[in-house]
This record gives sequence, C-alpha cells and structure tokens, in this order.
Amino acid sequence: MRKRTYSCGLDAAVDIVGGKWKALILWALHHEPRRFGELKRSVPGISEKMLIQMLREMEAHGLVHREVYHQVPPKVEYSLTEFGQSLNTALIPLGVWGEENMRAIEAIPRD
Amino acid sequence: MRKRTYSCGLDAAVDIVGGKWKALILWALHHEPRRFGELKRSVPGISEKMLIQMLREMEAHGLVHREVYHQVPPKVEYSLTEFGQSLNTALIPLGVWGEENMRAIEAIPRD
DNA sequence: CGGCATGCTTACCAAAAGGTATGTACCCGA
DNA sequence: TCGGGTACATACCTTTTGGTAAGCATGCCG
Repeated sequence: MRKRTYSCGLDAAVDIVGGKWKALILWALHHEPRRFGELKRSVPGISEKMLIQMLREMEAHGLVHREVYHQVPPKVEYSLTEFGQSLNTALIPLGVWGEENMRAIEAIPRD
Repeated sequence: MRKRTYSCGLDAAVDIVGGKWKALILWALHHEPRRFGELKRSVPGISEKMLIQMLREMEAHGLVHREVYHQVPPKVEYSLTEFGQSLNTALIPLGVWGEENMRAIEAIPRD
C-alpha cells in the first residue's frame, strides 16, 4: 500500500496482493478457517514473522478476519472475509495458469 | 525467480508476475505491440531503468518478444508472446476485481 | 518444579527492489 | 556546431522485504 491513485484495476489489485506471500495465505484460507500453526504448516517456507506481518496487514485491509479463543493453550482462527473471498476468486485463473505452466516456469534458467 | 519448486500454481504465477511493474507492462501490451517510449508513457510512474529491467526479464522468461528495427532514430517494438498472452488472460479477473474495488482499496488507511 | 505447546513479539541483519542522476551512441535538421 | 529524439547503460543510494534467533505469557501435565 503505497499509492493513493491507481492507473488501472490491475494496478490496485497488485498493490493489495503484492509481495511473495499474501496470495498463498489467501489460497490456504480458501476452503476453511485456519489456525496460526496450521497456516504456517500449509504455506511452506514462510517464517512466523512474515506470516504474522502479512496476516496483520490483510486484517487491516479487510481481507481476513481474526477470531481469538480465550483458551489454554491459546487458539486463534483466521478466515476470509467477503472481500477476501472475492479477491481469492479473482486469483483462481492465475493459479490455474501457474499450474498449467509450472513445468515451463521451473525450466526458466535463473541466472 | 528464486525457487525451483512451487507449492502450487499460484506460487509459480506470483513468482513470474512478481513485483510492482510486470503486470502493468503486460497489460499495456495487451492490445498491440508498443515501442519503448510508448510503454514508458503508458505505464505512469515507471522509471526507464525499471522498464528496461522488467522488459529484459520478461523477454528472458519468454513473455515478451523484442523486435529491433535498424533505423534512425532507432525503433524497438515489444509484443506479447503466446505465453505472455496466456498470462495476461489469467490476469483479467484480477484487473476486473481491482476496478470493482478500487474505491475500497483507495480508502484503506496506509499505516 | 520443569518442560511443552501455542501464538505471538522483538531486535538485528542481509538481500532485493526500486529510484535518481548522469552518460552513451546514433543521426537529423537548424 | 548544437540541440533533440530514440533506446538504452551505469553508478550510487534508499526503501522495502525477508530471514534468524531469541524471548514472553499462559497453564497443563508429569
């Protein structure tokens, strides 16, 4: 989130979904609400710091909902809001594209 | 481009389209091939350095085609490959989402 | 009492992304 | 000879992003 005006819708969407992790977290929440630890396990490679940071931003952006259960040990559940759902839906074709072309993408030489 | 394996298609797609500019450049090339200067004008805010850097990467990734015309003054045209077209198509819903929600996105307080 | 589990939080650091400014090479027309 | 237009390249710097490691609060279980 850095701009106040966008040149087009894609510009705005990229700004929201930007970074390496948010799309993956959204994806992981697609089917059901998840706890912190579950999310960490279902987004391989993410650090706790990044996960929290992204969750907090996404909460502030109205994409996810955070529900705290006052238990011991503590339990916190994250779920998609309507807004988050709609973004997730818009990401589906991109996910499909990625799956269809994963071989080609993996074959790209990285310097 | 940093990984060799992806946890899902979205992961791979985000890796390719990553950053602030590539999606916008792809978008700008959607309808017709464009020259360097035209692109610069149609992606507001981008610096020449970033534009070249992104174009080079996208060429290396097989998303765009670069055609040099040996003229004076020089002319270089960039166009989408089939691969680039397919990615662009997958980005359409995201662009639509961004347009529909642009007001909401702009209203998000930053920090 | 001590260890474990959960869900964070903090400090510190490295790498990548991005921006500004300037320079290059070419030829043309004034 | 000078400036302008095209398409870059390069150096330098700042900001953003991401990673590691450690610590904290809580209460249960043995």
